[in-house]
Amino acid sequence: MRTHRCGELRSSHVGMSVRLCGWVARRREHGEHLAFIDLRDHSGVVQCVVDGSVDVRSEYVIAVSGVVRDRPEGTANPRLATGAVEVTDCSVEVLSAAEPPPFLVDDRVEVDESVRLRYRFIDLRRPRMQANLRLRARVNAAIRAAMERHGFCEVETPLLWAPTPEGAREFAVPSRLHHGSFYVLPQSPQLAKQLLMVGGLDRYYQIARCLRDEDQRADRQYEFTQLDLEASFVGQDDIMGVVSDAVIAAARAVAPDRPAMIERMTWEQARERFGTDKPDLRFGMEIVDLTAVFEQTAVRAFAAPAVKAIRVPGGAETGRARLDALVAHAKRLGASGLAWFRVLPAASAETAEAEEAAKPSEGPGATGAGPELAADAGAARLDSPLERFLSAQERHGILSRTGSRPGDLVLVVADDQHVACSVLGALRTELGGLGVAEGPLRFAWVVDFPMFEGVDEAGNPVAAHHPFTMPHPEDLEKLEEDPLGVRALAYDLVLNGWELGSGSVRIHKADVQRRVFAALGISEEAAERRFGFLLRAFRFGAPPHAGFAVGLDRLVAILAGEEAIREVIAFPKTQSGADPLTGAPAELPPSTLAELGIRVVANRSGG
RNA sequence: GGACCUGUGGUGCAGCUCGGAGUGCACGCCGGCCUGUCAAGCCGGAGGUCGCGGGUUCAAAUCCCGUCAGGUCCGCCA
Repeated sequence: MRTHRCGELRSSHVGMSVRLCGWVARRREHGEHLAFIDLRDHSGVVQCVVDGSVDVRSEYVIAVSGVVRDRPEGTANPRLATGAVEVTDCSVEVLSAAEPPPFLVDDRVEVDESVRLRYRFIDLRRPRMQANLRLRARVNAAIRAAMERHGFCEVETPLLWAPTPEGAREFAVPSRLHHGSFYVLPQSPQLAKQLLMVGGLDRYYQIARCLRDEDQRADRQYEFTQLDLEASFVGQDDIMGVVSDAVIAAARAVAPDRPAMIERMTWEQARERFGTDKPDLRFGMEIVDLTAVFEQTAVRAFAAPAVKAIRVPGGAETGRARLDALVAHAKRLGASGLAWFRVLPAASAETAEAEEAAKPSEGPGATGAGPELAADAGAARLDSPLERFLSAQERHGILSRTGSRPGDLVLVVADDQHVACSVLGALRTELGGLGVAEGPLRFAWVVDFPMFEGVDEAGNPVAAHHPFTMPHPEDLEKLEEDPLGVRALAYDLVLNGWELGSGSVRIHKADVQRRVFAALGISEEAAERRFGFLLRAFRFGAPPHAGFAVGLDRLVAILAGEEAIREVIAFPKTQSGADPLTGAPAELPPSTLAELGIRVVANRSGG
């Protein structure tokens, strides 16, 4: 039906007779003797020249037969990949007429997302969407190749699974043959892949669809895709090595121009330096500890267990209204307050020399915090409502520990350790954050997550990961007395401030598992009821195993430079879980409900 | 469950503070002209439940209340 793709024609094709198929992207008629048709297929656009007028409209599907030639002198179009050539002497066959599209098939026009989704089949013709989906396919291919290289075996696991009440709300599927009983769609293949390990698969992976009935976000859909993997007779470092290989291979395959690197830090360090367990390492503004500086402070606002700060480079221009808004924002985030210090030059030009001369006597003597203070801090002064309450030592401490220079802004939160860091971490991202397409690809492994996060209403610790996560061997003896101080062999992968995935070493010994269930307040009966099939499997020879899951939608979105994963999913749903294209979710006919043994008792949408 | 933003011809926006005739801009669409354009150009034209419902008012796109939809975020996502 066709000899070439539109976007591939170059000067090397000149002289060839070609037949192309595609959509009419654009049509320019010059009277009855000359017309141009920009013909588009997935590969790109090429200009076709018709001698005479043609009866085609935008988005008609046509076949064009003609001869490739160099464009006449001065008419080449450098903005087009095929812009050096054109197809001439064209005869046009209409394969399919088209109504005028609801919006232009063009990356440059912005269209409301619900309209795009209702006409997703048109939206997908846009180069941006074509590029995103093809990029995604190449990521999948690179990942599969990496996993095969590492000896992993791709296995598919069921979508119709058993209810295993866990963290996320599950989607239920009624059983036609067993009225009143339900399958659920898996939140992840977590339990299945552990069974595969007991089954001796040794190394499993899958590009798996996961389903969670939780509220959606820019980076969350009901259905999403994970690179899911599990391996036997391995430890944390082995898993991290394989996953690192896979994601770096994916990054190199589709974004070779963006430097990609992976580093590793503990959960504790991440919280301390970035105020979050998903740090964005593309920029500095790390959290600085000023607690020691204010140990003896007379400033009541700074009398707190922890005093933390971030330096906003160039932030001294921030106006009062904006600063007030930041303070209010910090309070909304849970801080008792936010102090700001604009860092200004010490003095005007004529007094600079005097400042220079005064420095040595003032600096080290006054602060006792090291000789580097004078050099760093001497040329700056602080502008803040709190400034006059500060001691000289505190002034210097703020400047030197944050490494501030004139023109910067320093934000300080005094609170307990956790609040101070997380509030500053949030402010750091807001004030310094880069766009998703900007900068390098800074992967980070965050290891040594706590085993439990807080306690529930019954006073039982809440598992931070899932209940089969192995406690850190060094903390095993604390499991009973100090559960909240126990670290887990659990690790997250973070990319540019997005959580990409998490994994853990699993418990394969019955006694450890019993102790963890006990710590979680899960009785033996409850454990048997919820995970009985897995526990039974473990009694028949469970290898030590560990695994991981990478959120592919997020990875692809970042690699594609998209803020929302909807842009890298062919048919996503809206935030309320609807699909404007298909009308899902939709009611079922009464006969179907009857067959399923389902009676609808209430209709919240008032139908 | 909650907060905020948005909703105006097919598309994107302005108009809304300070109420006065559906007023405007760009694109698209339809017709005409045009032999080298390329988001072609020029001329003409059609196209509207101002998301929906209620209220205030002599008068509502505009003010108020409610509601629906889309988005962003909090909660939630072991």
